[in-house]
Amino acid sequence: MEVRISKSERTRQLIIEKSAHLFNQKGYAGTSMQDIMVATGLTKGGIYGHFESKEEIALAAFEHATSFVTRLISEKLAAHTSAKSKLISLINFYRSYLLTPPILGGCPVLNTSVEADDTNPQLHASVVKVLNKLHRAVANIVRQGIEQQEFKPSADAERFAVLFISMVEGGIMVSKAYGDTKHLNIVLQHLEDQINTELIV
Amino acid sequence: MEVRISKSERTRQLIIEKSAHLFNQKGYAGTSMQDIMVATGLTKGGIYGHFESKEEIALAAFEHATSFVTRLISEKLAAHTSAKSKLISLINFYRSYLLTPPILGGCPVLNTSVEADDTNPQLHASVVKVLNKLHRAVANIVRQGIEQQEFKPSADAERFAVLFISMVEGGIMVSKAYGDTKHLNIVLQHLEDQINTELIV
DNA sequence: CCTATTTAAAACCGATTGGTTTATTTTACG
DNA sequence: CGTAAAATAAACCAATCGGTTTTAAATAGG
Repeated sequence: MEVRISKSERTRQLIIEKSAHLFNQKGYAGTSMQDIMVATGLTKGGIYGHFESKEEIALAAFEHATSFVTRLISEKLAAHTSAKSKLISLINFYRSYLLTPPILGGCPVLNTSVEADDTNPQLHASVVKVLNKLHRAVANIVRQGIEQQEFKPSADAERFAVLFISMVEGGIMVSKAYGDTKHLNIVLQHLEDQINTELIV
Repeated sequence: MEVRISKSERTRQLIIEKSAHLFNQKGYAGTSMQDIMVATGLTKGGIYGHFESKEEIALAAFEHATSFVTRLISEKLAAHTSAKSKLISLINFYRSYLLTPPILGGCPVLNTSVEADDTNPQLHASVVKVLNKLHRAVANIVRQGIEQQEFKPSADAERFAVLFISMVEGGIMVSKAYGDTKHLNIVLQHLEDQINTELIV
């Protein structure tokens, strides 16, 4: 009773992976079924055998994109024990984010959030879920640092998490607009300074 | 020979203003000519008498949205003389940004940047122009503060401008996603703290 | 190997897309 | 007031949209 990956499941994954790049670059409204057909090499009938609608593809693609990125992050973080080195490792992850983007088109959370929050409740709900997960992850590292007496007891984990996410997303947006990692690097350096001045005992 | 605003010019402005809200909420690809027809009460023929294409409308609408916002900011800044109060005034402007948005749908620079940077070179170019303008404005205030010996001579105007823009845009994105100004306010408070610790002599 | 089932291609659907043309109304001005 | 010009409505265009159905090909299990 081995878990054989069926042809169907592989085709489904192909659709999801190809679509993730398309949606992240061109947006939900800007990506047509024709685009997905070309990218996958399938016809419409083949695609709609695996998904009910374009929206279902977009939801699966967004979930794929974010879970792929969060898995990369988890692996990186697992290699560190101290709270500071975890945060530094997270910052370094974003340093290479735009040069070697895991999903083409920048940050899926940023892109999808901006497009979906006024137009697509389902996608918007998925975005909030991921933001919550990211927020909790950063706040937990800070709390761990406080417990290990690595960080000041007065450190505000929730506040730092909000600053972290906002700065990273803002930095990505500006750097992406300029096509230059300079701006994101300035923001990430500031974040690193903040760890040393505001968190470290 | 008075500068009478012709009927044509008023209709053109109506199209631009209504479209600015639509594009900012639904995006370029997500806004159809039908949407613009309904919002303006005009038929397609009426609209295409004033614009060559949907893209031309989008460009005019983006320019309208950003020049409207920058005009609001300029008026606010003009009321202050010291560099610090100018920066604080700018921060306070963004405090009320999401509660009473000048253009529905959040920040036009953020929204347009995210959608256009991979898909629409013309819109993307407009975004970069506005970002440059904003960057120069902030950096100039900091430089003025240094000259007036209000800020430390060691203050890095360019770096502060990058941090300012990234944080504000990131804060807007996160707060918009959550439908709560809390996150933006945390970021803006941090920015205010930065002025006191990093800039002020 | 053969057959039941899964998978995908191809043709098709009505609706909508951005854009044009033509005819009519409205406006501005001498 | 009358007329030329500007502005708009309405009908129309081919192309494309997301989605369905029908039919053929590939696959897997006995």
